[in-house]
Amino acid sequence: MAQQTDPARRAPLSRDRVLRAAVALADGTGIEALSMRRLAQELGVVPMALYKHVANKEELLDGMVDAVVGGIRPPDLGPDWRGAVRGRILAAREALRSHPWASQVIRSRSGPTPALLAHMDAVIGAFRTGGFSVDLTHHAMHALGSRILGFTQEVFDAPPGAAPGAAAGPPAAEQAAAFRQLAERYPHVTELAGATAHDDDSVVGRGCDDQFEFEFALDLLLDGFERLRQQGWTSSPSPAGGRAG
Amino acid sequence: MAQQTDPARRAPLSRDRVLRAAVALADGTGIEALSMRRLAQELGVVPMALYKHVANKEELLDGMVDAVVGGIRPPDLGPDWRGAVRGRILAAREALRSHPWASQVIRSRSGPTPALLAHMDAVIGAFRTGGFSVDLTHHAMHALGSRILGFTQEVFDAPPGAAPGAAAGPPAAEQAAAFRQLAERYPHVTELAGATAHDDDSVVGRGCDDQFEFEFALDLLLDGFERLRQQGWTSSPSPAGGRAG
DNA sequence: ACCTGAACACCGTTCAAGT
DNA sequence: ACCTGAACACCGTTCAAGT
Repeated sequence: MAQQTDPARRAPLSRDRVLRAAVALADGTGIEALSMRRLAQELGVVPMALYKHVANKEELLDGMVDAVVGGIRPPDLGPDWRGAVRGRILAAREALRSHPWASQVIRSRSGPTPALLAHMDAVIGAFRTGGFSVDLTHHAMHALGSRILGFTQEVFDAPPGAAPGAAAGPPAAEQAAAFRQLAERYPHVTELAGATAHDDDSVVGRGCDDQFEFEFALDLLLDGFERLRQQGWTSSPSPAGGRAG
Repeated sequence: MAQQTDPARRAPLSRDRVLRAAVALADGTGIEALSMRRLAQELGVVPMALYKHVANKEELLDGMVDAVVGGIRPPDLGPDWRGAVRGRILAAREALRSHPWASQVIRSRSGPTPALLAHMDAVIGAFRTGGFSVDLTHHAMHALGSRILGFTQEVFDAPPGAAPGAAAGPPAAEQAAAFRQLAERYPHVTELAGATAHDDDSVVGRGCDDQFEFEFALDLLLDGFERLRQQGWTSSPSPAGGRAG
């Protein structure tokens, strides 16, 4: 009947088809379940067949990153640097939104892919066109860090659940006791968590609006950059003087 | 002669000894070379012996994080919130300085260790004592993200070397051609890299002062927080109104 | 010349057999 | 009761044998 459900199954393997399948597999089952063997199986192919299209797993990951980052679609951008930088960064965030593995994989790469260089070039260009010196642009780019791609590094990747020692699903009574001890030992953490998580059943959080937090910090940085630009800020104490150290 | 070089070799295994050896191994050979089997070998012990002291590799990593984060030694801190927050964060940076694997491992944990909770509690406490509302403190903590522990997420972990496609050590002529193409396609990236890396032989960088960049961004954020505190900023439009969404 | 199965050198962890 | 070797179910990649 639905024999044609996967029309690509019998199509000859190509680098593009390998990359697409890898992205889909990582999206569906998580990056830690992406193995060369598993990917080959998914494609109905012997593991070694993949090595005709990617040199090794590293190159596969590079290709996946390039595919996702290449999907950044910046909106029509006005002339002001702030809107241009902001728009590109939020577009990057949007492109990476449905690929939760992407940030982790990008980080683990040793160098930029072409699509990544293109994105960074565009953001740097927006700063420069907006009147930023090379010096200030450089430090601004560092200050943004991974935020340039629309993601930030929280302390943990996963939402904090129970304490690390505790196994999953402790009895309710024990949980209450653990909470009381937590509140006693870490009163400020508890206060913060209590104020933000009351919509949620989790002990230590969620109920945070990631998008709000992202834009909050981004705008704080952009405001800071603008202020320094207006001041003609330079990292060297005087225009002619060299940097100490 | 120097039979006593490693006096602990014959000492009975303990959780502490396991953790200490794991930290040393990760420091010396990199986190990717840390395996249960390798660690056991290092301790002169059969792999399964480790499982008497840690439940599994996850718990081993939790223990390593706690050991390193527990080593944060904040300086004597003045009463002002800015100095207190800044001092604690830079102390965290110092503690993690000689453990390059730590940031990556912390990130991969699913929840906080006790030492980590203690550190965060202290930083939150500094904000609150300094007159920050729970609301503003919450957003400030998110804005700091992993910076609270003294590290930031650059786009890549490793220093950018050659382009990802290129193998290690291409001939000089080919390298020059690749550079010309890079400069043509990514002019702004090239300009930035050229301005900062002239002390270095690398094409795309280094010559950046990590500590300077860290403090630059940190101070930009702390300045922003202070400004919002003075304004009595709230994420809700009015004190009585609820948040939209 | 191309393709591919078996093999290699690893993993983390289970489990049953030995003391 | 404790300890531990062999085994299991995986990896990424090499390599030689088959077509």
